[in-house]
Amino acid sequence: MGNQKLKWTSEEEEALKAGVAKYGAGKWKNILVDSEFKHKLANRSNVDLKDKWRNMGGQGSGANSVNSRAKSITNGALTHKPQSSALTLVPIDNVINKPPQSPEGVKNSKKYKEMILEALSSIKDRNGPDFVSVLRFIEKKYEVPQNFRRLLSLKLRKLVLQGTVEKVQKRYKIKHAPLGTKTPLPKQKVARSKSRRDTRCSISTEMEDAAKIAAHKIAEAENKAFVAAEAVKESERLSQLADEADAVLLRLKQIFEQRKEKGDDTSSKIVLFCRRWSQALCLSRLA
DNA sequence: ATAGGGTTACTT
DNA sequence: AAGTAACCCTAT
Repeated sequence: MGNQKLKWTSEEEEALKAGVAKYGAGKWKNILVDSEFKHKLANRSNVDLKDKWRNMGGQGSGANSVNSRAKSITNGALTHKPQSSALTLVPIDNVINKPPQSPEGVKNSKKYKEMILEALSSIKDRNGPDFVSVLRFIEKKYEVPQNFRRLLSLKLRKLVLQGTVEKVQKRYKIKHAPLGTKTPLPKQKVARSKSRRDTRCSISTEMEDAAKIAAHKIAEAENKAFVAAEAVKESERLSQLADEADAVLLRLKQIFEQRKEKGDDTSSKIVLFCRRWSQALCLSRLA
């Protein structure tokens, strides 16, 4: 009720294009106020215009260049632009090296999911994978559409929500926990219960989630001179920074202390375990 | 006001 | 289930 999506009519689209042609992309308010368009776009806000333009892929301006990057080789690759080819991306290297009608090109094209997994598994950054790295990786290897950044971010988000991949941080914007107020706790997502195999490790299965979610935090900790003897202390500090893994870190802390009481000096082993385990999980998911 | 990340609702 | 288009949220 009340929240129906109202689709853009071709008239509105035309008006938007014309508006951008006259004022330039980004001058949404100007377009909206112009008496030439205000009638046709009466139902739309400046934000709507911006969103619509984004969805249209910034077209309308003369040549609808697909990609800005080096693309001197313009063979018959761009002949097909059905509209639903957005699914797969063709490896750019192959296209360049093996010119024309190479069936290999199509053969080597990959789905978004595969590419993302490929990128994530080949990026070995101590700080954990970040969005830009993934973007760059794929851009370098495949032919990507102009609005690929957004497409990737949407896809990546979906995969994260599905639990297919770990959360990928964005290097330029790591939001820390609010330090006090707020408590954005309700981030629970422990609905992972699909795993049952793997009993080889003597560690309890409940540790699976902990290891997986906290793996990156652990790696971070190690970077900051994380020493086994000070594991608990450090984890306490980190728990303030962690925006999602608070509960998990708490659990790890418990495990640490538990082990310590037993005179078991396995703190560092647990750290290692966490890292290996997360790697193993990643690999197993590729199947 | 704009840009861009994120979410929802609809389509295929 | 994956993809797309419309809509929301918010830092700058």
